[in-house]
Amino acid sequence: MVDFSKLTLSNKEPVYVQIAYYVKKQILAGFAEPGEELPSRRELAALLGINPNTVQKAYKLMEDEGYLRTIGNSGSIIYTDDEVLSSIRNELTKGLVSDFVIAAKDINMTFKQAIDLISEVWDDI
Amino acid sequence: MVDFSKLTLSNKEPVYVQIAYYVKKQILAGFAEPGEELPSRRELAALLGINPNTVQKAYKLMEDEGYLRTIGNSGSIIYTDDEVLSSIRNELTKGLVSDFVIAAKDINMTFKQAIDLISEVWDDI
Amino acid sequence: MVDFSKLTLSNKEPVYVQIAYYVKKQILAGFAEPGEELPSRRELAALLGINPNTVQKAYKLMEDEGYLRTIGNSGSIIYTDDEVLSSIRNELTKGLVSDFVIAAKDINMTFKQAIDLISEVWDDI
Amino acid sequence: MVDFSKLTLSNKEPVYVQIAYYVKKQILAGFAEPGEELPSRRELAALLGINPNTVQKAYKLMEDEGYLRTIGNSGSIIYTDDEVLSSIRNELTKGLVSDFVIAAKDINMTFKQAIDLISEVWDDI
DNA sequence: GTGGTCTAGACCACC
DNA sequence: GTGGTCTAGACCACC
Repeated sequence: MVDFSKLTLSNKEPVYVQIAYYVKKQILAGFAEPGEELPSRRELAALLGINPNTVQKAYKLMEDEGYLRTIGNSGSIIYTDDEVLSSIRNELTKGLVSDFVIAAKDINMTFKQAIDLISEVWDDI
Repeated sequence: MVDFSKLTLSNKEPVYVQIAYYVKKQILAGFAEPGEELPSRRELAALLGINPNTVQKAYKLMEDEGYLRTIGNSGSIIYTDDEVLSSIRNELTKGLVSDFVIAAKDINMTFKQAIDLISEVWDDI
Repeated sequence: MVDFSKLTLSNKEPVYVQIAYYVKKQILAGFAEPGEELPSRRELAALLGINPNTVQKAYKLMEDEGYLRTIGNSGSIIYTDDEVLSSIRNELTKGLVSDFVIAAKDINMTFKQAIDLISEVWDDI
Repeated sequence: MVDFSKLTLSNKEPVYVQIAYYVKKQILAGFAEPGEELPSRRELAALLGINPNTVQKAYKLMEDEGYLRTIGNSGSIIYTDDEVLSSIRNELTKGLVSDFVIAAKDINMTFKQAIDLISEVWDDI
């Protein structure tokens, strides 16, 4: 089940993008299964302390991106198939990795240093 | 030379920490060489549009961390030796790497996937 | 040039959909050429007597549908290539035709009657 | 039998015109046979949630157009003969067809395209 | 209750 | 000025 109480919003990125991003991560982490229902727009808005319109924008984005389905007035349902899943995984993964590589090069890390350090901490985290 | 005009301050972290962090990155990237002088407190404060006290706090932090020396009234000078350098490198590096590993595991990436992807984009960035 | 002064809004369909629909028709009719700039959100809102947010929603829809491009803060530009054009043409065309056929069958028109009547009035309109 | 519960009124056209139009369509579709009695003015007004005067206006229009007969206090009866039928068919048909042709030309459809598309979807609808 | 649309008005960064 | 985001609050149809 998607636990929105663990989502803390920053002011660096649009809120509706952060919500969609959070749901994507939850899907990849296996916390959101296909068929699962998200809270209603109003409910989530209350929970996050934001405006229902902003939640609506987030839900619309998720529908456009393909992993949320809204039918009539009966709530919104997580949808995933292999294609959607791999597209989400790809997007998040690519983002993470390039952010890391950019920052690593920024401080003159070498490829070997990067790999060694990741290897070093991987199992401890 | 450290170019502070490229530093944009966020409101997520204490400003003086951001300044120190920026200087550290500049040192590692080779843009700040030992012996180089940073702008005066007032000058930098004006440039960044912040209070001179905040800059003072940043300079103090950098002195405490060992890569800035202030002698009398003659301004503040970048100082690095191998020990300082490796300690900075370690700190920044560790942060980057653990942030990456945490996020990667968050979305169920495997070690192999992480390494392969980094390898894939390393030379393109 | 897209002449929005000829667009009259009804209350049967979402306003932002009507705006996008109007622009699509203008493109197909040859009144909106690629590279042409639409008015700013605020300007069009004033012209149509609606809220800028609604115009924003319309422009977003048009971007999503592929025939509008917004780069930075420099206004929004009509974009068309063969693919976009044929996709718009297809959509509008299919809609028109099926609406007509549904209505025609509703009143028990036969295929022959439909064709004969269309042929009869085609050149007079 | 004319099922008025399927009639939803818009605010784009006079309500009494919409009622008459609906009855005409029902006649052409074969749902309203000659001799069939329409509900009383008051009854239909209640059903549609409108003023009985408006229904009266609609019934008057249908009488004037020739397909409704009211004799004394014994209600209103659908009347059709070949002449009436073909006149209704003509009117509705012409409207549909010219609306379609106008819209089709609006988006630069050619006659051939129109015919081909109608032919294509005719049997599927 | 639900999703969805719209307004009025504020604020942001970018130029 | 520009595009874009967000809130507060209203209203709609559908159930």
